Amino acid sequence: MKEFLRTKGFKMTPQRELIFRSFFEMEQHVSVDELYDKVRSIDRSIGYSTVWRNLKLICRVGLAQEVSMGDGITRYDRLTRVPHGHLFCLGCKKVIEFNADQIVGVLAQTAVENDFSNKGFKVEVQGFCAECRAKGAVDSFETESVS
Amino acid sequence: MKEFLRTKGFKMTPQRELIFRSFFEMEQHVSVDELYDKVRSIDRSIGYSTVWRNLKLICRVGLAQEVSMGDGITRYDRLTRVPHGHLFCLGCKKVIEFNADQIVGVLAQTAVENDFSNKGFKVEVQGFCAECRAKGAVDSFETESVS
DNA sequence: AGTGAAAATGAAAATCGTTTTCATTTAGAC
DNA sequence: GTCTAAATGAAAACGATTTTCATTTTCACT
Repeated sequence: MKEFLRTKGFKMTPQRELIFRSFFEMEQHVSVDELYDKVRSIDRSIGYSTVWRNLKLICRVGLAQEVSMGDGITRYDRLTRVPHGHLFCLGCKKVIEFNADQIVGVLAQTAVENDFSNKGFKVEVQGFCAECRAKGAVDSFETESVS
Repeated sequence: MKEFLRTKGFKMTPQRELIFRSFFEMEQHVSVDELYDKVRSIDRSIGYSTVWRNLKLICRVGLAQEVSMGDGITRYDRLTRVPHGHLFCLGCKKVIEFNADQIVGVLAQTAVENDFSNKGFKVEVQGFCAECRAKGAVDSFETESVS
């Protein structure tokens, strides 16, 4: 990883190493706060902005992408595994990943047809998971009034 | 529209009528600011929060959805036409819509497989449009340093 | 038409995640 | 070892979104 970053003009530091390692060890779709908490539990001296900047860096070098599901929080989605989409539960905010191989093919074709270079994609389905439907979260959501 | 809202427990007002009408007359993917400016050009007395609240209402009743492409601005995507995805140019921020019938089929199937109710979807491809590639925007983007 | 309860409005302030600033420290190329 | 650019941490700035609150308006029901 140090060498990987070096070729892109970035340096390695103890903080960066911890942040990167923690990010790739954590569950998918962490927020800045979540990663900050995790990193803080290991090294209390690391600043919030350092965590934030390193998440941006991880995206910059192509290892993750920012995703926003609708609550105002930016999450970071690792791109180191198979192409995937997200099922986002409007009730409990849980995210389920699904394989997107088939869709990726369609999108690649679409990009070509529109003379667009394809640098990445996001596919999200919003709905309610089985548990939330069982709890009746659907109804409370739909009849909720505007603030 | 007045009757449609009434059945959902909302009232019609002159401001709301103007905001709704303007929204559906404008181009796709307007921001709060853009709609506010438009509405303001017709009625200077309408407040920002009224515009904001009514955009939320339009989403609430299922006529639009919020989308965020990566710049920090929430845009409102009408759902009154055919299902579509977005090609988002990382250079000029332009959005091109494409038909998503094929993908919708896949997503519906995916939702069923995961015991998920399907309330909506978002499909976005990030890349560079032909013009931005011609201008070399791709390179300047990729070599841009982290702040 | 009149009345009352609930909803809507407008202005201003609050909120809160994100981003920048700046002084200082550190990495790593030479 | 030295030097320069990059990285860090704390704090402040930023800015879009959301809420508050006093007032006005809609509309269901007399």
